[in-house]
Amino acid sequence: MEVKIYNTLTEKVEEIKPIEDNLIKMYSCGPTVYDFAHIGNLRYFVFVDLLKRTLLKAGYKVFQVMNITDIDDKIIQRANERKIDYKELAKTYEKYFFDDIKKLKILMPEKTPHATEEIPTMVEIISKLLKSGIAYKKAGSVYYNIGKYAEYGKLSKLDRRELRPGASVDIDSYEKDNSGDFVLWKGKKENEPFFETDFGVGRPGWHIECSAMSYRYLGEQFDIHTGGVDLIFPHHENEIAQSEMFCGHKTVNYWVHSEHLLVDGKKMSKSLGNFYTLKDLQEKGFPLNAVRLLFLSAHYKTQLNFTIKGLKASENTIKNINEFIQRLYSSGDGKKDISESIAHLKEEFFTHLFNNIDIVKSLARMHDIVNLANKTELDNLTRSSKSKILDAFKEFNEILLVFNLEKSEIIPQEIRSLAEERWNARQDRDFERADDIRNKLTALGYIIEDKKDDFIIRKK
RNA sequence: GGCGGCAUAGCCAAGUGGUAAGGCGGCGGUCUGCAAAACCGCUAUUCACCCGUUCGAAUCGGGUUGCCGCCUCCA
Repeated sequence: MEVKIYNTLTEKVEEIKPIEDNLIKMYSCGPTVYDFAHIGNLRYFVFVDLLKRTLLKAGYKVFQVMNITDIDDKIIQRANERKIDYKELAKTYEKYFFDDIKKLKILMPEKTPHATEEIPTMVEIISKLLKSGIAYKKAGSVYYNIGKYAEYGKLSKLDRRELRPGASVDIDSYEKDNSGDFVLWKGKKENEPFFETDFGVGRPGWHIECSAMSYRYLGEQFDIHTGGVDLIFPHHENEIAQSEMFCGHKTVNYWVHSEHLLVDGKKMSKSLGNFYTLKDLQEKGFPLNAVRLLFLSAHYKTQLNFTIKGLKASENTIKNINEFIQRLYSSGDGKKDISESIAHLKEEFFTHLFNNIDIVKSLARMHDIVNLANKTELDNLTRSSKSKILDAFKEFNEILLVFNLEKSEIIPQEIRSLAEERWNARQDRDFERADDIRNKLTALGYIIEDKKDDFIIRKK
């Protein structure tokens, strides 16, 4: 099955054609581990997971590399503030990061290299760029001369915009030849960790680590590179400049960027009080699968407006689907066969998914299945129709991972007896007693639904 | 200031020239001893606003307003 995706480089939706027949090599920009991930970060990682699972579903093998940036200005600064080693700080937050990833059921990348462990590859790239005159040394640092790379700006379409002079000032800018040049290697400073290399003592610039890791683990050319939209410029632009001048050719076929998340219509910020981590949402009592579904339920190219109300809606959606599945299990068999419609809707779910991850439409088709089944009435459906529905949801859930599709466990005997006692009381029209027992069962976490000649016990 | 994106019901969100998907919530009804669940009906005669193109516009063009992002280390 072919998958189409929007390529930032060409500004078009393109069919993904892997370099190696069935294998997709993907590099995903990972976290800088200096603090807890916020829900904006996590939306991106859920999107990457969705993309990966979609590719897997389409029949590809995926080899994914995700960097862990464990050395950078913020890490060093914070470690110094706390008077701890920067490595310790990075390790702490890396652990929290992977905890969050697991909680949101995000697939682990095949490889998660650390910047501090990839210095030799960075040195190899920087050395070559120095040798070929694309990079230059200045005041202990090494810079990339963007004037040497004719295609600089092709990803972010720099030719279409005008940089605002002095919009922001790089602390090192006075040392550079051109204001657009960026640092490959930062010369050693006081109270900063450093590495010794042929071209000087210091630490890596930000962009070089991704060029190094993708080169080392995915080779000179790979299929997909993902990141948040904010990384298009300068990070990915600079990465292209480094990698392409090092390798001598194009290195990434599809650049994929996900949009940001807003909270209550505004950019998330601590000062606005709309800043959330996963832990914050858990403490508010929201289940993690509701968070995952909410992140999944908007297209990755649009800004997702996160609201508590919306999260509650996602939670309800999950509850409704789960209950639908349980009713499906406990329904009787009938004669209405809707297998064909189910097959059709299931196919559309994936058609939309494979078309630039158009999951919003996929979810609409999923709900169509529920509506169709409910309208036909579950007791009227043939056994095979119902198993088709269940199979469809199992397939959807391989991507979504938010529903509980298992038949809920057997009701304990004491609960069963109580329920039967109530039913008998009800048959005797002793409603007071019946309601009493029902309240008791509710308190125990079970819901009774009366049917014509029977009743259903559901676990809440 | 430059570049780009967005504006659709109470909330979230599809729709990209042919007469407004889907979800959540709400309201009324059927069913029920009462519930629950389900079903039926209602919940945008209209897509921020103003012009224009067209037989026909939420969709295309121009303008206005508002929001968001990027403009050198933020997913």
